[in-house]
Amino acid sequence: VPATARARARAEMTAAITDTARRHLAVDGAAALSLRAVARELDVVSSAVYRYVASRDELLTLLIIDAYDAVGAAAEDAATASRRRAPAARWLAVATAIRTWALANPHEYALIYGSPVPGYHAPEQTIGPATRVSLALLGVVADAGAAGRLMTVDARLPSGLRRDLDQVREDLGDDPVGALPPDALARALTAWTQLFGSISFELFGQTRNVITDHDALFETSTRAMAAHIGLPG
Amino acid sequence: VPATARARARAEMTAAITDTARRHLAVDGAAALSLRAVARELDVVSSAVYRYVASRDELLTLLIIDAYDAVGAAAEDAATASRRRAPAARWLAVATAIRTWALANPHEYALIYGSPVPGYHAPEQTIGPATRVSLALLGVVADAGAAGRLMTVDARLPSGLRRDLDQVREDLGDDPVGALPPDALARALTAWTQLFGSISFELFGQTRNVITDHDALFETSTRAMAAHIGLPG
DNA sequence: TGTACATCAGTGAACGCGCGTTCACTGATGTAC
DNA sequence: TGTACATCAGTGAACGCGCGTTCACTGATGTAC
Repeated sequence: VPATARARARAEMTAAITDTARRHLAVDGAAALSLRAVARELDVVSSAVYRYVASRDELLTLLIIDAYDAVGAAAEDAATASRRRAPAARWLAVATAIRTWALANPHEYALIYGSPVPGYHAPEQTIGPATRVSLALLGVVADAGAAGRLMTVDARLPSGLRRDLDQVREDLGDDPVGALPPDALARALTAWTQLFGSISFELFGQTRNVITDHDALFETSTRAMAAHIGLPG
Repeated sequence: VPATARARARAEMTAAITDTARRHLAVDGAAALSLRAVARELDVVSSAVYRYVASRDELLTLLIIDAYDAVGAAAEDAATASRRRAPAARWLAVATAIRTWALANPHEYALIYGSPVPGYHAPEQTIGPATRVSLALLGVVADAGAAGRLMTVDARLPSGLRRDLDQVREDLGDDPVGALPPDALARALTAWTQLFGSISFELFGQTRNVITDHDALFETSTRAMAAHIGLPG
């Protein structure tokens, strides 16, 4: 709760800037995002924006963090809401939540999962928010594993991949995801890339002229990948 | 073979423009591609480029078609070269050829498989070249099917997806790919999105801080998807 | 083989646009005594 | 409660840049007779 009128005004103006920028992003895409256009819409001289945001890049960073947080929250909510359902149904629920968010916010999706914005280099701050989605997805697998409902095959993994996955498990520490066997983690990674691959292809128009019922293809693919991970139900 | 000196000069200049544009694309990305910069590098006044190219969009279209053709040719070559190998090995060979091309030409990959270029709308001409890669991949599956080496499960498909796939089969006419059973086509579509999803994530940095041995992850995922399609070997 | 005309490549100037960022400034808001 | 000073928001002008595209033009190359 901001104490003074000035602090309140500052919070409001900052929010107005990011909101406007987000709306511009939604209409024109990241490459077209301009501080001058934002200032214009807020009826303020362009240099005034610099009181609130250090540069165009910083504004982009704010939007990226927002987007990661939004899709991360959507995924976490779906994971929580589906808590009592079968593992495969949960995977589908979380995947569907991610896709629904992407379809509703295509430019924000493109901002974080599309080609990198030219000339922009993501700072460290974006890493944390970026992992929320992945952890929500992997959490479903970990829950199944903890409940003894994850079929493992114990496939032989290439040693380089094995090392990477061991490192991931170590980094996760106490997180239940860290308790997953490496082969389950590997299969989840495959499913993870499939998930975002299908969303990107749908959104970026790669399936135009081929698929009309994207819902059906998505559900079929996602169920198949849940089975591949070893999730029953 | 161009007859006159003028025609030869025109062909050379046209090639010089697309080559230069391609190089700029490789360095700075599609959004930064500018006719003026191309003209500057060719030591020619900016309006001169308009003798060869109607607009910036047309130049982009040329580059997009080139990129689709390049990756399509790489995929077809791999399919041909692996002609006598086991179906799963062939799928891996074609997938690897696509990934190798993508790693060598990241901006061209982003141009065709990344987020759409803002303000640019792909014309019809790009559809043909775009399908070459997909047909090369599906051709491997079709060859396996024709040789009786494709395990089919005949899974029940949602009716909407079923209709889309029947349409695809019809559109393909005599092409052997059209002879594939719908459930195999559906599984191949899942593998197709997984393939490009993993390449995009690697290229766009989504696996940074997680995966170091991308070769190993790619091979593991791609083999898993080949098995999912039902390709033996 | 030579001439008249048509075609085309490239020039140079211009139009009109937008951008990010800096800087000295005015005037309002907040703080310390 | 009142005053002096510090902080901060927003202004307006400017810098320096780049872009796509048009247009009237010159001079070289090609073509038809």
